[in-house]
Amino acid sequence: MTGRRRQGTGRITLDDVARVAEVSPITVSRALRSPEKVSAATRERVERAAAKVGYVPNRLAGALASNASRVVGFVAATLNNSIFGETIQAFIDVLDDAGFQLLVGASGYQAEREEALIREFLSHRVAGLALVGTTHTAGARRMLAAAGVPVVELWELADRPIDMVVGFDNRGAARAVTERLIERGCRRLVAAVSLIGDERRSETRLAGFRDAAAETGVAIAGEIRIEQPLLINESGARILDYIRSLDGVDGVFCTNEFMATGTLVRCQAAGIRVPDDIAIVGMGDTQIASVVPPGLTTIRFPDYEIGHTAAETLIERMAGRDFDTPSVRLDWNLVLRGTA
Amino acid sequence: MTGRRRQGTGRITLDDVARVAEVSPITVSRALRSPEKVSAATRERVERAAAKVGYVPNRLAGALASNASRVVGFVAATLNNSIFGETIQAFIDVLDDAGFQLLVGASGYQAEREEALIREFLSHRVAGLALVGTTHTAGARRMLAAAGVPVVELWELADRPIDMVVGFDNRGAARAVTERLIERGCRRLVAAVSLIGDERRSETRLAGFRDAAAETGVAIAGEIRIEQPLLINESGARILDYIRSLDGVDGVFCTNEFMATGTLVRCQAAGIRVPDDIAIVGMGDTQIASVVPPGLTTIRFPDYEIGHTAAETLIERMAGRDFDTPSVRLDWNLVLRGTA
DNA sequence: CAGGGCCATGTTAGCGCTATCATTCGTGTC
DNA sequence: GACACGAATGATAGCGCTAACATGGCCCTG
Repeated sequence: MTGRRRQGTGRITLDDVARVAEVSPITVSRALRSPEKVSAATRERVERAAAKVGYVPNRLAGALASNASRVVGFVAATLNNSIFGETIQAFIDVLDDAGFQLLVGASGYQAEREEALIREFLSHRVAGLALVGTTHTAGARRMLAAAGVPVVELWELADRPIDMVVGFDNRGAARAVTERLIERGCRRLVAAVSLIGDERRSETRLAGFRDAAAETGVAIAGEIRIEQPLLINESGARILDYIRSLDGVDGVFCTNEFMATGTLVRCQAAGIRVPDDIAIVGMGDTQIASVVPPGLTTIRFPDYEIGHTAAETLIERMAGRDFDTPSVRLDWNLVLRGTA
Repeated sequence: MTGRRRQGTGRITLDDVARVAEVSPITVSRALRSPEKVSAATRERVERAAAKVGYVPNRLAGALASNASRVVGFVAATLNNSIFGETIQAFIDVLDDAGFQLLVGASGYQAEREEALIREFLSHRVAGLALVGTTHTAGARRMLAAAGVPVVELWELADRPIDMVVGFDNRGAARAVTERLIERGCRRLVAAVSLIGDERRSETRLAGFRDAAAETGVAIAGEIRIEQPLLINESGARILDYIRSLDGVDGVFCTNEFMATGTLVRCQAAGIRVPDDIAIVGMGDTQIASVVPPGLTTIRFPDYEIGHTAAETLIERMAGRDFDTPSVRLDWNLVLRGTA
């Protein structure tokens, strides 16, 4: 007990501010966190002192002591996708206003990586978590249950949500856009289904496509799965090849807008008239769908709204409120353009 | 000192693991963080105990005690932009592999908000920071200098970087793509410059456009500034209106690919032949630029590479290494397609 | 003017982890 | 067999903050 004891980090702490303001450290803490608890004079003294010494609070210490962090985790599938970009932007907009910071991870559509990220986020003692999708490992569910952290799942609906869900009816939307093909006279349909990692949304959408066909008795000429990621042109080329290998296809449903746009572009390049020879519909409505003539008929997702609502819901839950309906179902829109 | 003292969070701690493994807490800490410091038998006992009780380390406490976090901050301008999406994805890929977590914020192109985010990130004691752009407030620079945290700036070059920069020559790239217009015979040029918040990259690009015109003696018919964000079609409509208000414009340079694509689409809709009547070039090469016929002649940014290199550079610096050249200049590419 | 209540501030003891010594024990050396 | 030495483990004291209780002064009531 003689040697040099541990030394501080050299940064300015609450105690330094307290010394300058000539009050106790806890008063500084109160003046900064809940100003209404100290007198106006004290508050001003503290604020001046903090500014003078350039105090930057240590939120790690604060969170440790109070067992309450102002950080939320967001597990995305990927960040280089414009649709998720809208969602995460909306999410961050709302959280930022409420004074939360965002820890972000990308699972690459792999449930195992999602689990690792969740573990990591929990060890950072996040106050809440947002997960894209409803496909999770058993281990992830167990950890989340044990931690008791508010969780919101995004982009889908769930029969048995972990905690809360904010999404839309992917199956119903797929069905609606397929019905559009059928209404305009298509009788031999093809579905192009994107395939990537453990993602299951495209299967849900495929089910909606099949619903529409079954309900109307229209023939499904074939279904093709396209491993992602792929460039728009490449997806389109594969799909067009597939269509040509079949007989008399007159309508194509794609589970995302990139495959749909690719198909459109390749058809045009090959002299196939869209929608007269082949009609095309997709799902998803970023600007690319509207820009390529004659414009893609597709589903507009409530992408921004998902992020916005999810953040609001999570904030409510983190504030301790409970919900009767932990599931929010948002609306999609059918956007009619030239391809169907 | 009689009443109920403060109680723990109820979660499982190092001490719980230590009790089960029948070793001291510090041994558990060592077994988990630096396994080579304990005997194989102990390590296994500890690992088994940790798994058995479902231990999730508290990184806040760890970071506080060691004054070293494994979290990095990333201040983007916006997250709903496909180009930044690539950069951030690359950044996170590399950092994740190195065991870092990412705290993300969006400045909305406002330097003041960037400063607030930096302050927030510093209070979370990030081990490093990435900032998009080189436009920062004086206050932000002061804080960063005081904190002594490794910082990497992205997407531009800087004469006097805060710490490190990874970017490319925006001015040179703009000049090159403008020269393409001139080479193919354009003699009356228009520049469309995007305008958003405190962002300065488009001004740098405009300077490159002027360089090319001055160097070759070609006339600049006019320059128009377009407040962002705007839909592709709307930008295009404004630019086309502007062009028509001038005489004999035969070449258009846009500081981003969205304005360029919009101009292309509107020209086609108006029966103006591209590139025969008017040639168009943009900057930025996401898929949208390649999909709309006849394809946009543009600059491909090293977007993924910026994120990748920035992360690697930051990791090196956080590990304590110094650099002779804290500035990394990456290459852009001129992509020739149909519009010029 | 005694007593109660409230507001502002202070004291003390952690939150869960790790830095920094301190100790123990086995091994090799002469 | 005494000693040096390194490997493995432990004891102690914080990191910077806040929860929980304690205190002191002021105002109001009757």
